[in-house]
Amino acid sequence: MTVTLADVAARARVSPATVSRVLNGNYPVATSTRERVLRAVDELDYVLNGPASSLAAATSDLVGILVNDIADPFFGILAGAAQTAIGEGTSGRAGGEKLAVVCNTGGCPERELTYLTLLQRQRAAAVVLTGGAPEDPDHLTAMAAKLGKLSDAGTAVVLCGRPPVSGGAVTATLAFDNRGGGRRLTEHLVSLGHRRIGYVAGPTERTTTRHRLEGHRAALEAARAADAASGGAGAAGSAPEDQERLTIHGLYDRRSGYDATLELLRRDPGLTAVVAANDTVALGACAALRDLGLRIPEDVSVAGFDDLPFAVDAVPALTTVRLPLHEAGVRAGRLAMGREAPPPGGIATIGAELMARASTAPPRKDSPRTTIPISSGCG
Amino acid sequence: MTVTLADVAARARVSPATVSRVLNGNYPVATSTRERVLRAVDELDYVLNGPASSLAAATSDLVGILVNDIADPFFGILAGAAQTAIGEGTSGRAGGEKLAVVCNTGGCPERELTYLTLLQRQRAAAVVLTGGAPEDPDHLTAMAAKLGKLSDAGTAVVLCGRPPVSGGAVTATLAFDNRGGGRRLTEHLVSLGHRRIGYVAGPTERTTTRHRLEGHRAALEAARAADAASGGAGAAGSAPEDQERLTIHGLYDRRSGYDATLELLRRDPGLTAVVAANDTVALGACAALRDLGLRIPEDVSVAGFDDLPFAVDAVPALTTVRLPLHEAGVRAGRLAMGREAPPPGGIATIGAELMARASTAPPRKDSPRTTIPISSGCG
DNA sequence: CTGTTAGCGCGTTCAC
DNA sequence: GTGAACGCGCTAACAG
Repeated sequence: MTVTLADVAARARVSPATVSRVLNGNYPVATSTRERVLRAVDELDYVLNGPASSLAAATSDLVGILVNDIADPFFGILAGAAQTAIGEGTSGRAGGEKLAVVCNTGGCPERELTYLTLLQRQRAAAVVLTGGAPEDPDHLTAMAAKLGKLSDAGTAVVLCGRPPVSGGAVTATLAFDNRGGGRRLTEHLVSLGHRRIGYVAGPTERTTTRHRLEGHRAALEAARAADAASGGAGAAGSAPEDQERLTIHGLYDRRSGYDATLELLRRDPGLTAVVAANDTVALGACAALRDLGLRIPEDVSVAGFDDLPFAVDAVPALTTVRLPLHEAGVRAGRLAMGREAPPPGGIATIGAELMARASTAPPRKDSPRTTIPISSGCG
Repeated sequence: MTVTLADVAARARVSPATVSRVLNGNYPVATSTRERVLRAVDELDYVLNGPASSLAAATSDLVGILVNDIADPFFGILAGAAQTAIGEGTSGRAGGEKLAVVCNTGGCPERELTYLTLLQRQRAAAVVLTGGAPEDPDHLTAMAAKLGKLSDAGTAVVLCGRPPVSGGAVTATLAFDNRGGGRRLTEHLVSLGHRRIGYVAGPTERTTTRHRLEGHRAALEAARAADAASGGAGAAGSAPEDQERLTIHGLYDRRSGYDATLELLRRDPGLTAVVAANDTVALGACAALRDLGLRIPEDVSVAGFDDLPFAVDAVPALTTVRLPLHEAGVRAGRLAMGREAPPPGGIATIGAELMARASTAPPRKDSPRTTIPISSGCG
């Protein structure tokens, strides 16, 4: 029923080994022989048996790319770039082709491990982990162990947009400078004159969330110190207690931005700016402000993170922090394929660039609001 | 070095066959024996060898989900839903777990076939093809043949958001009513009084593009007929020649919407509405109009398609056509796993619902513009 | 450059 | 309910 390598060999009047060599192209074969074999392959419409060849070779051409949320363009761009970089190795017919494949963990630690096990089971050639990692200690050790085993089994492990793992059994790590980006973003707001700034953070126990928030707080802290030194006016709102009160955690989605912004303004109607964990959340924040009848940036400034394609199309255009997602994805793919040398120390930090746009401006000069308008409702 | 089934068997003092039976859970095994085996598995930290088991069983637990553009939330939502539905079969430890995996074709026919071959090679349990299909005749036959072979090899083939394939060797087809949705959308504009409507279409030779455009044209044609019957005023702009002139093809991205809108207004400064191939393109169209100093919807109405999450956050909120992406993805996943009966005839059409929002309104009553404002520049 | 020979690790008959 | 043997289809040494 199903055509095997032996059938092709018989038709081409060569040995199975020769057919294998032609198909894998990793061994010298006479041109005439190769042509004969390829013709037989076409005539018989032969398709290599992946499992059999993986079994014999003790490695497969599967490459897994793990993402936290496949519906989020942040991961789509990263994964697409990596997948392209991985696929573009050898041209022509499907030989030497890697099967680059993306797995959606939903940010769930268990699913992350499950996928890794599944990939390990398939003897994957490489694994690329993207985006922020859960910070639960147990999960961290479990991950370090799992990555170590993958490494031992010959699977290349690349981290992209994810902080280094302690174990270190990793081929390469491409970390985003989330802390620096977060800091520069809030410094920008501070320099515009903002002091009462609300922060809509991502899920707790996620590295990305923590790092961006830390950058934000560092900038506020610096501003407070500077304000105090220079006479103290306007320092209200950046005291540590306030920072805690003006931070709300939620998912990385628009809903979270919407709800949290409403709540932030309830807690402090005098807020002059809202910083969101990412652009999608920022969009939700904008929607909430509009529904409250507040103008952006005249009444409240808004900023995001990532600089996804839609950020520039927001109205007003969103101030955010640009992460070179495409470039990072490509590099991760090449690293996974061993087509690029790992950075010194195995770790590279990728810069985050402030994109100041129209959604941020100096705060209103007049006295701060003490009440907020009636909501006009929205979901 | 690597732990095998035999090692586990030895440790548990049973035969390899018994271990296999425990792991696959498809055969009666005494409880005490099972526990002993499972303990040995844990102690040895054994991971099944996927290729070996696929080879022996002549089937694998890999399920491929093909998407045209992984960076587009349209596909992200679809794929995420399908992946979840596929994964949630069996709980607990990774046994019976399917490895649902998404492959990014970039809408490129060759890569589509390559991925299918790669999946065929892996003896994938199922394949889900999502979104519009290329319409090149050669590719169509090649696809039909390839899907036929996959089917023959026992791979379930499910189409989701993609029109039925002629060959018919497909487990189930979930088609979106793109034509109906497109028609209702333009009917909405017509009923508001629009007659000079620009259309920013997707890539040519793509089913989705064609169907949405056909719906649009059908609505315009109907309007023209009605106008003619009722006295004829205002029918300008919907004559077939004009329709051709007022249609511009491009990619499904914001850039395309931006550029095409500029060009459309150059061709007909009196345009009162722009319909975009999807929401992302519509966002680009909005940006172009804003940069031209035109107001939405007062000067020009804009509409999209898909109702992606950001559509409601656009300013003004985008009129669009809602496709139940999540539901469709879940259903596709269940169909692929044989966990749901295929619809009668194997084909189900999924409805598309008009979402009339603030980006569309009646056209201005005063005389049509004949020139357009100076562009303020943008990218 | 090409053929021959052994397994790769597991699922699946069969017997018991 | 359990064990023994065989073979899935291919690649990787070796020879030649």
